[in-house]
Amino acid sequence: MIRSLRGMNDTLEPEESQRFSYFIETASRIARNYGFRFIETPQLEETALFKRAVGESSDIVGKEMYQFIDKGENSVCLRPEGTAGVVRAFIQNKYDRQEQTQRFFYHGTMFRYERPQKGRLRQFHQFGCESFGEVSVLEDLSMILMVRNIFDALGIAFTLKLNSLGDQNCMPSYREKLVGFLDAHEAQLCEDCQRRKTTNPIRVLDCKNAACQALYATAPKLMQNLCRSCESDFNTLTAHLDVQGVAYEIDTHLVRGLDYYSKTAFEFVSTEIGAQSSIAGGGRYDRLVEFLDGRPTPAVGFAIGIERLMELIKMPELEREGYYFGALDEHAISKLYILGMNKRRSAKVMIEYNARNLKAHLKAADKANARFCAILGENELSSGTIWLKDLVEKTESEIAQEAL
RNA sequence: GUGGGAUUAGCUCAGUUGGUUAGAGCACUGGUUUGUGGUGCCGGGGGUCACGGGUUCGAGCCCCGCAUCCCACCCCA
Repeated sequence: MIRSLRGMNDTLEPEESQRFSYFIETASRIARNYGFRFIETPQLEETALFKRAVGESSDIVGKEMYQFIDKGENSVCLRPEGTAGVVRAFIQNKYDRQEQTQRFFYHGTMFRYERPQKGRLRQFHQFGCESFGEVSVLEDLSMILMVRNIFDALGIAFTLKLNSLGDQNCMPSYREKLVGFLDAHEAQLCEDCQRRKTTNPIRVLDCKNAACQALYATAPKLMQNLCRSCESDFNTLTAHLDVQGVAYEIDTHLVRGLDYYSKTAFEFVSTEIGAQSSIAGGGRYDRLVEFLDGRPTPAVGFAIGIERLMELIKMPELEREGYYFGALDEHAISKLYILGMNKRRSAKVMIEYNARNLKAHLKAADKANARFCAILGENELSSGTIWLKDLVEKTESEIAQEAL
């Protein structure tokens, strides 16, 4: 038997597939309310795009990319995240030449070559939003509030972690301070952090090593080294979150895994789903558009990991819907089929192709979660009627076939 | 890439110190004497016990290998 590849799953169980669609519908609806429109970009892109956008120092680019050479000898890559492709499309279509703010949402499959575990797959789905051209921190706020809206709509509990990563003014000087600190304590650093010190020193802050964490408690904090504009934006953001009644936790060690973030960084965490607890992450990336050869354009975005939410989504009770059509006799099937097809113009209709007794049909209608069970038998055929039972009201009637 | 656990029916799982024809519940399906479901009763189909070797008179059970899944590390959504 041929099986799906490791870490690549099918979504076909009724409940799972319903949850998935329900999530997409809910999140899309809310994103539209915030002025975002749907964008679809290719799943396969030039490898260079991700190397430049995500950053060579990240694990994603370093060891998790589905990268290969295609038949035209191009180095291509299945997208490991959504932002890079959207930014590329934004620039390629010259939207960076327009002054107007542009807002996009997307959803689709992402690929990372990792060892699968709970909440982590090789092929997985993200829902994300990207906003271009807006410098105001209120846009960062709107992003966070949108995620809150989505999770509230789905009945998902979360905690919000916030940090500011600074900008080109304050980040470089902070980085120097931090490197100075790391140099002074070099001997105490774990192996990974010694490497990070030269490749991407900020990443030491989210090191999982307990000894390192103890050490970094005394390290200089970015939060205390922000420039005036970063600090004021951050204060505006938190003040508004207070007004909106959104609880947050400032986490000075929250450093997003992707290199392109600046200023606001946030992460939504669930406490109910095991080790892979990050259910949404995002922040500002004001430099990325120009890194990818576009005109300098401020931007902010987030992504939600759909698989990690699946078990958390509280589905509304599904109601009985549509019709089940069944025949009691073999020679009634043809007529039944015609009536059912007519009804399909206006309603959901299931047509059973085999003649069965009434009880079997009612069972099947019930199981199919139909609202009405329409039966054609000997009596109805001769009188030009059809027997109809409402499975909710438990009422039944015989109506003219044309009245269906 | 590194560890740990698991793998028996479509699903969830039993299966004794190695011993006849491998079981249950759910699901599916048929019937239950007049054409009435979601909830009664009776029946039925469905398994190369993941796969490949080995030990043994005999392996679902013991040993080795391998694959996949799960959990965790790393990292991230």
